[in-house]
Amino acid sequence: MSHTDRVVVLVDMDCFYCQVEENLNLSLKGKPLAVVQYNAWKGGGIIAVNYAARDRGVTRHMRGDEAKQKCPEIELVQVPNVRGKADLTKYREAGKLVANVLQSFTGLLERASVDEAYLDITEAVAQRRDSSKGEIQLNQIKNTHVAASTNMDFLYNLYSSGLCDENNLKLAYGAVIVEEIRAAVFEQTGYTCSAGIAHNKILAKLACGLNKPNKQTILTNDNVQQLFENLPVQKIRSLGGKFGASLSEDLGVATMGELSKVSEKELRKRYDEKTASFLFNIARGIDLEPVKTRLVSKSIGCCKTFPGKNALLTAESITHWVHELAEEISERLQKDFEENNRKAKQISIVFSQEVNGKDVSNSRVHPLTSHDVEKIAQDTFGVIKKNCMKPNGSFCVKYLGIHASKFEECRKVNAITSFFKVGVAKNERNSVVETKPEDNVLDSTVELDENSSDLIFLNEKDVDGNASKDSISNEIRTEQSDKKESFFLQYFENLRKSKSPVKRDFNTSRILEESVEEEAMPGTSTTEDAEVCEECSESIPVSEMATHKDFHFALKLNQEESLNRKTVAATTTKNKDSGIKPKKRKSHDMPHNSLTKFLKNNYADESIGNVRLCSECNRNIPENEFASHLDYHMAKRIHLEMNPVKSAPISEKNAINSAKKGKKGKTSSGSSKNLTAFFKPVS
DNA sequence: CATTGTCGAAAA
DNA sequence: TTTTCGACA
Repeated sequence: MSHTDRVVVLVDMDCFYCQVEENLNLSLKGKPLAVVQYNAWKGGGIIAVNYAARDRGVTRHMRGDEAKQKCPEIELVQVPNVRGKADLTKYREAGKLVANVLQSFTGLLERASVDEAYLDITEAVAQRRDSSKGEIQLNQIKNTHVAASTNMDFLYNLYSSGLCDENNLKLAYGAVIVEEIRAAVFEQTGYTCSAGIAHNKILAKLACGLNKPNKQTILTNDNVQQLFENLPVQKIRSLGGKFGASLSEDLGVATMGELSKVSEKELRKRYDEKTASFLFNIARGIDLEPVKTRLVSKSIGCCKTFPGKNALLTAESITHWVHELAEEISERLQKDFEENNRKAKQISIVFSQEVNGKDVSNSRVHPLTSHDVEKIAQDTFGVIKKNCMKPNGSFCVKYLGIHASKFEECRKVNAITSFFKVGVAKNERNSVVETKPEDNVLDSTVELDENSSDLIFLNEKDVDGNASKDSISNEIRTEQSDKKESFFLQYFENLRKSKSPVKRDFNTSRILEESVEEEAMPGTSTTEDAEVCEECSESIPVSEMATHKDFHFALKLNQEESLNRKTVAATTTKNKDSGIKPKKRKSHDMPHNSLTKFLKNNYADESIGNVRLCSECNRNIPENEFASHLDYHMAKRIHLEMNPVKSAPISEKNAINSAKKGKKGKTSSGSSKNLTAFFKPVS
């Protein structure tokens, strides 16, 4: 086990926010561009600058006005303002998109920020080495640089000099793979990125910054010393701030080369064990920190500053802004729950206030038991009031923040029930928590057919553009499928019309089921009138009866379909035509007789007017169709849950990896567990 | 008045 | 648990 065993990659999107804006408004491409938040004061604060603008001397930390001075033709795009504050949703969504592409190459991926991720591709490199025949050619690393060397020398030393270094060979294969990764990112998202390839995270990060944009850089171990000779210590991650500065000062070292000459003893004298060994190692290019598997953030927060005369002085202004923040965090937590099947158990309320001329900042934690905006807002205000209100009832708050953390995975509920009751399916790709045994237990309302590979929503070319190799062909699509699709369409139509949000139990997330049961109990019914359902004899509120009937309808469809599928499976290989009805469709009163057609009709043409980028499939969707489009993705997830497939929809590479690792994870009856197993750390 | 808004990690 | 630091758009 050596510190050079791993192949670690850092992928960093080029001026990410600018790219996001350019891709949303193609007329911006090629022009100098900066993204600013707010613009009332001196043209707003610049938070991203594209390379055309950098060439003209525009930098971050400038105000919009200064940028205009430097470069009059610069385009300044504003971060959207929602609820009175900058809203970064767009960029988070774009970041997710990228992360999902990266994840298709390895589950051993650690998202470091909205636009950066570390990948450990040691496994993939080993496989590529095994399967590759000849030598790596120059044209396989066209967009690659080698730090402190050249591609020619690098390959020459690998193959022609008799000096072939095992470690460098691994990095070379790493670079070949990263070329592919970056190409995939561009192909699937339209964004360019840069990358660093090295044996550890710190060096990968460093390497990445050496050649930008849209380039990648190998930093071999034997080029570290040369690179470090004149490298300011501040360039090393975690040494860019106060500590790095004090270190430079205290040890009298400006470069990493100088740091490497400081004795271990000297370091231990000045710093604690951990810090000393970190410094000693990194000065030699050694960093043992592993790449962790984390695709989703550990906390979700929002905040706003109120500088100078904007300070909040009254209870009214405080409650106003607390409300705005509570709304945002509630919305984001709810979305996160739907995507990741988890709920935060704690919020921390951060605030700073002016106390006799000085800004003092504090934070307090508070249990989080609901996504309800009012509840969050009231709790938060309570904390602020308690800590910030002066005797005369006034305030002087200059900063407010709410951050949710301590996420816990929610119990999984029966798939079809959860669809109708919660309307949510867990997105397993974003799971980070090891699945508990109970999570895999599905209530047996519907018998799940393990052999099911019928992906109703995944035809030969599904909306994601992925070939769904396991899907049955169109010929054997059943009428049932068509009915079901129509049903889903209708269901979502109804769902949108009846805006009434479903009640959910916050802790179990299966509320609907329980709340319906509760409402069915005599004496506990709400003020609303109820009717007895003919199918199940339960008492159902009138307003929910239509949905409830849909539930029974879908239940039947699913059962019938399950049976049909078995017939199909038994007969298709011999005679495709036997066993099921031809796919002749009756369109009767339904507006569209298949979801595919529906989507084609609605989304195939070029979009006009306002569009939104769908983070799931990276398509520009007309704004007014967006809700419907999201419903489609939800339906697909739900369908996949109801009809688990054996092969997970991820790259073959991962499937092979997983198979190689063997053992547990293969016994699951559903796709969920398999997917979870794929993305566990190698340990 | 003034970068701002988010994240993660670790010290205190 | 609270505060501080470092990072990045």
